[in-house]
Order: sequence, then C-alpha cells, then structure tokens
Amino acid sequence: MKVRFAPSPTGALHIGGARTALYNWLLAQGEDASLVLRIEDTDRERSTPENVEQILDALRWLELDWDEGPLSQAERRPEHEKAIAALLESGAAYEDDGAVRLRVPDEGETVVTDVIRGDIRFPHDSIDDFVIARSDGSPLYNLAVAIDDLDMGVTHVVRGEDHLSNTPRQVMILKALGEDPPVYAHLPLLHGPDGKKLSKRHGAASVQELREQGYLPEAVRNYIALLGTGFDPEREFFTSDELAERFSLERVSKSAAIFDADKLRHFNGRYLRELAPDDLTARLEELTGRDGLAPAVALAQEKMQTLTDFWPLAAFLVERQDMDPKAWDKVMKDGADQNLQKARAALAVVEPWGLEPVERALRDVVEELDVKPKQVFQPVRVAISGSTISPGIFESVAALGREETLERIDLALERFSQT
RNA sequence: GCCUCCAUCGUCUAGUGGCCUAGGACGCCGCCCUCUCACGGCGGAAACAGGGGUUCGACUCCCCUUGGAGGUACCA
Repeated sequence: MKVRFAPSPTGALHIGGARTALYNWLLAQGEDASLVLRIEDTDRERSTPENVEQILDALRWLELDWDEGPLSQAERRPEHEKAIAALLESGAAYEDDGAVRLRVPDEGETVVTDVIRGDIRFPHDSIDDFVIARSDGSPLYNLAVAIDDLDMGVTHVVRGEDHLSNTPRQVMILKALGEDPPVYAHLPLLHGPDGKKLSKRHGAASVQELREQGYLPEAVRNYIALLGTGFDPEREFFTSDELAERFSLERVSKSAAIFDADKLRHFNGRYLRELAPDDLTARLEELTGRDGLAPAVALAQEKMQTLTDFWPLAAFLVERQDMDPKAWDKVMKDGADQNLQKARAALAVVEPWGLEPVERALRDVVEELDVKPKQVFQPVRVAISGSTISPGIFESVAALGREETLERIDLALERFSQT
C-alpha cells in the first residue's frame, strides 16, 4: 500500500488538511505501507516557499512524518507534458484555442469506486471536454494529479470529499492512457460551528493557531482522529500506535463533521495533566522564554487545560502582578482587612516554613476568628496573587516564601488605608 | 441551473434487520467534593429529518420529499 498527502500550499495547514494527513499517516504505519508527501504547487501564484514551509512546519509539529518527499508537482512538468503529448497523439485529447482538452464522449458514464462511498456514477453528458493543459502548455491540476499518482505508484488516494467531483476526470485521463485508476477514498469534510466548510473565518481552524493557543500536538492528533470515525465504542483516548492499529478506511463516516473547540480543550486538559512535570515545564519555558518555572508549574498543572492557561494562573508565583480591581472589590470587604491582619501575624511566626505548617497556621486563624474558611483564604489569595483565581492557597503561600508573602499582604493592607 | 455526496442527542460518534424503552464522549443542568478556579464523583435533560414501501420485524434495506454540503475555471 502506498498513500500520499498532497496539499496545495495556500498558507496555513487547516485542521481538515491535518486530519487528511493523519489518516494517510495512520494507513502508512502498516506493514509494507508508505506515505509520499507531494506539494501541489502548479499554481505559481500562491505557491510560495513560505507557504510550503508552513505546511511542513505543521506536519512536523504534529509529528506526522513521511517516507518520500516533499516532492514538487511543478518540477514534474516534463512527465506531465509527456502524458499530454501521448493523449494528443492517440486522439484522446485535442487542441482548442491553444489549450488541450480531453475528449469526453456524450454517451455513457464514468464510475468512481470509492472505499467509503461505494460506486459513484457520473454521466458523461454532465462533463464537458475539460482542459488538461493551458495555452502556454502548462499542465492543469486534474492531469498532474492523475499522472503523479500513477508514476509514483500510489495505490490508495485518500483525500477530502471536495475532490470527489474531479475524480471522474482523473479516471478518464488514466483510462485514456490505458492505465488503471488507484483505489479512492474520499473523506467527509470538516465544517466550522456554523455548519459551513471550514475556512479562515473560523478562528483556530489552522494547526498553527492551535499551537499558538497552547494545544499539545498529541491531543490535537487524538482529537482530529475522532472527527470522522470511532476507534472503539468504549474509549476515545488513544496513542498513535493504537489509532494506527484500529484505523479502517471502510469504517470512516460519510457525513461531514463539525470541529468542536470545547471538546478539543477537554482532550488537551487530559493530556496536559498526564504530562510529566519536567516535560510540561520544558514546554512552558520554551513558550514563555523564561527559566525557573518548575515550582509554579507544579502548582498550576492540575488546573490548566492549555499551555496558555499557565501564565494568567501562575504568573504571580514568578513575579508580582497588578491588583485586579474587580477581585479586590469582590473579596476585600466584611472584615477582610481584620482577617488579613490576623493571617499576616500567624504567617509571620510559622516555624518551620512549609506547606503543612502554613496550612495549620491559616486554619487556626479561621478557628480563632470563628469565620468561614473562605473569609480568610480569599483575602490572602487576592493579596498575594491579585486575583480571585489561583492554585491552592497553602501551596501558593508556601511556594512564595515568607518574606514575599508578608510583603504582598502588607501592600494589600496599605491599600485598605488608602481607600 | 446542472452534477455528486450526505442525513442517530446542540456537537463528535456507537449501532451493519430482532441484543435499542438507541450506548459513550464533549457541552449543558442539578448534587457532592471544596479555600477560588479547575479536576474528580453521582444524577439528569437531550437524537434515529418527514412520508411511502420491503419484511413476521426496521435506526439499520429501497424510493420520494425536505434539509445540508461539495463541485461545476486555461485554481488546486
């Protein structure tokens, strides 16, 4: 089995394209199977080196490797011209205004055999004699694809359903050349939340955007694999090997799927929490360009869904943050200043400084004042973090250290007297 | 317009004629846990588009309608 992924370099790799790449990759993991990456760059206008690099970048990030390529379709022009000449010679094609058209009989039909959809019949009277070469001699997409897949020995063409309508044309070219078409499998399209074909309008529709938003490649891979088929009625989390073992083209769904960012987020959270702390720390330090994040990561990991959740949640552990006025107004009332005062006094004499002693000291304050726990803990939280949201309060105070904690509480107490 | 594809909870899916008073997951609602936010646990609402057939029996097979999508370039 030989499959291929043949993106046209129009910019960022869409998750639809990523899913197509993944399914091909899964197929290529089997015995005697390989994947060829071919860039469909015959449209010079949009085929820039930058665009090509974007596609490769996205594939590498997703850890989808290939066995052959990347090949440039444009560079195969001599082979394409050879095929055009042969078609002209046999009379299967003819010149028209300088361009070359394939002769399509008025009668009959061309049948496309698709693994996912079965036989699909296209009546010839609905297909015109289509152009296979421009008047300047350059080959067109349908010809280039058919010839490339043939020459490269591609056995299974697995691509998006948007290519289905073009398939009979490719089959006709192959047959005119006396060749057998490959096996086809047209995957259902991926739609945005509005049910329309995925486009740049649908934020987070590209792999690079997902990356920037703090998603993990392994989570993205797992999630997009699920858009189009079930791998096991009992579970949804799989390693790539497990996905490859269970994947079957025959079982791929026929209907379009809508990309659900919420579910991806959930998947990402699951993967994130299972990451080794060192691993997560390394990824975050690369993302933020900072060092020494390990202590903060240890506290924040269980509350993160994406990598970008880290900074808002744990920045206060790394450096002082501005006070969020809303957080202040919400918490610093009803005797909060008195409670904070008591908490400060207790923390000032905790010995030795550590998680257990800090917790005991703060809980003792709660008991002594006979108030609800949150009446002490929330003011402390806001004082040290500037926010009502943070990792566990005892862990946070312990990690911050006595000196820094007391200074921040003092700043908060000053703020009381200023207002 | 013409051609083609598709149709199970809001979403992703399981279901391949009786196992279905339709299962799971995300999301949503309620409760629990609880120092906030998450996580986690428990429970709940939520679907076979409609109409004809076929069959002893249809979510599953066929047809029509409706709805959605893709294509229809000297783009890919």
